[in-house]
Amino acid sequence: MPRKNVKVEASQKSASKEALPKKKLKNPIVLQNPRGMKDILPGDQGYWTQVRRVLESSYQKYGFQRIDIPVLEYANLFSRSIGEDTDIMDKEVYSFKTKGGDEVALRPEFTAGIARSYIQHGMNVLPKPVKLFSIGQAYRYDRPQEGRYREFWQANFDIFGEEDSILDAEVMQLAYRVLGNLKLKDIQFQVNSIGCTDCRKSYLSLLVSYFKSKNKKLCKDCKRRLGTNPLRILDCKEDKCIQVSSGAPQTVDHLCEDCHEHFKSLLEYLDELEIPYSINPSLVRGLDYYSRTVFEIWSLAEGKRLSLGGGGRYDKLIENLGGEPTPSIGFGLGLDRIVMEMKRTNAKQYEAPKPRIFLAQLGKLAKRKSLKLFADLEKNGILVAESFGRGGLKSQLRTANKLGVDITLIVGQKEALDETVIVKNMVSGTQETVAKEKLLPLIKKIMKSKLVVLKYNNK
RNA sequence: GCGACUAUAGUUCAAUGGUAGAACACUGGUUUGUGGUACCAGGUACGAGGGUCCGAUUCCCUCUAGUCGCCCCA
Repeated sequence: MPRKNVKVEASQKSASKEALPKKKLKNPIVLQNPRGMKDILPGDQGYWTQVRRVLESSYQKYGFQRIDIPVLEYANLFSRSIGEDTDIMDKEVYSFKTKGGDEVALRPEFTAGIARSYIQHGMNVLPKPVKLFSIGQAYRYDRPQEGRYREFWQANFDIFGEEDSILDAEVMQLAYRVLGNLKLKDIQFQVNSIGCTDCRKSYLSLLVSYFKSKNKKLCKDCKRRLGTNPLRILDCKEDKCIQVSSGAPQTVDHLCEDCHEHFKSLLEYLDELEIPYSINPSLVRGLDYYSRTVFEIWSLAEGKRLSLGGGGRYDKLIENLGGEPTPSIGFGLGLDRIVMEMKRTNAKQYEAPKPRIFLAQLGKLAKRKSLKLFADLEKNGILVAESFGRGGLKSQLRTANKLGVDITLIVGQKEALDETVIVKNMVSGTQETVAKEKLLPLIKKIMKSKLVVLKYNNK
């Protein structure tokens, strides 16, 4: 969608109407969002509320507790956990120095911060597993596109303290349920196991010697990766690298006995749960802290492939950050993309309750009394729409009509003096004058009846 | 970080080297205190800066933002 720059000159309003030479401001306010940042406008909130509601009920049903952590962390928390030689750390992290000289960064994902909090607050003493849910913004300095923003929303689930692969399956089932409850279809999991640190050692040496033998066919990034992070070559999207990778030894074939068993049982759980998945040997993910299970959640609707989320097991992360050994697993969901998919498929939105009554007022005295009447109705749980700022009855009724209310209450000068209210049926157009004390029972009675269906102005 | 395209009212779109129109939306009116339709009226825009030109929204450059592809991922 096209955007525009709008500059507001502070002096503009006071400037006379005579043609003045345009003043150039030194520091004009640019009414435009910074790159990759977007507003979630009221018109879209129905989708977002729906997502939040589904998440809210899901995390509770699966025994998670909510945690909120800061958007800002010390930068080395991320470099230590995510890995120095990853794209995220390389070019996507928003980091800067504070006035006090601290190196800080906006979180590019949640798990690092949550792991920090877990250790810092001694959650290791809690009964295991510790299940934590979080939702909020994360930041990556990247080229924006639809569904990819520099500020984006994630929901994050982490489970600490259990090694069993049933937790891996549980977490995937949870993700699948959430997306299912949001009515998203064509969801498929991509699954892989990259092994533990032990079996990865021998695998890596195999992999390196393989890639060294094909060194000349790799792209320049991958030649570098060969020395720094050979696993990531498998993830490269360059045609020639894909070709080389296709003949490379696969992690799945070189897992140690424990890891093999772990992966095998995970797949059995997934089969049992009838969760659609596909084993993807080239899936290694962009964060170094993963071990064993890694997965991504793809939407395959309309032949397109869109990643809605991903996660995996990070058995060594807590230990690496200074905690006690704590096998863990987690995943994140990209909410912007989920909303995008919901819009595309016309998925259900949350609908706020709509008022069925409009309160119109005419004249000073009535206006004064109307606000009180509004409060009396609101106290009784009756939702009332109004446009108190307007004087004309015509425009108020027009508004009432647009809102599609069933009843309009009219209080004019006469009614205000008589302590009465006109109750106008917006469907039939008929109206009657009611004494104030009889108003509430009458409205309650009307609210209970579901007869009002046929709208007068139903197009 | 690399490449391509785009940028006009709140929205969706026009036109034009001599400063811009429509539709929808919005506000008000078509007699005094009554909404669906109709009619009338009104306001708001050339993303920013620089250059070429007598003159640029229109041509050129830079910047900014958006969209798409790559990279990466959410």
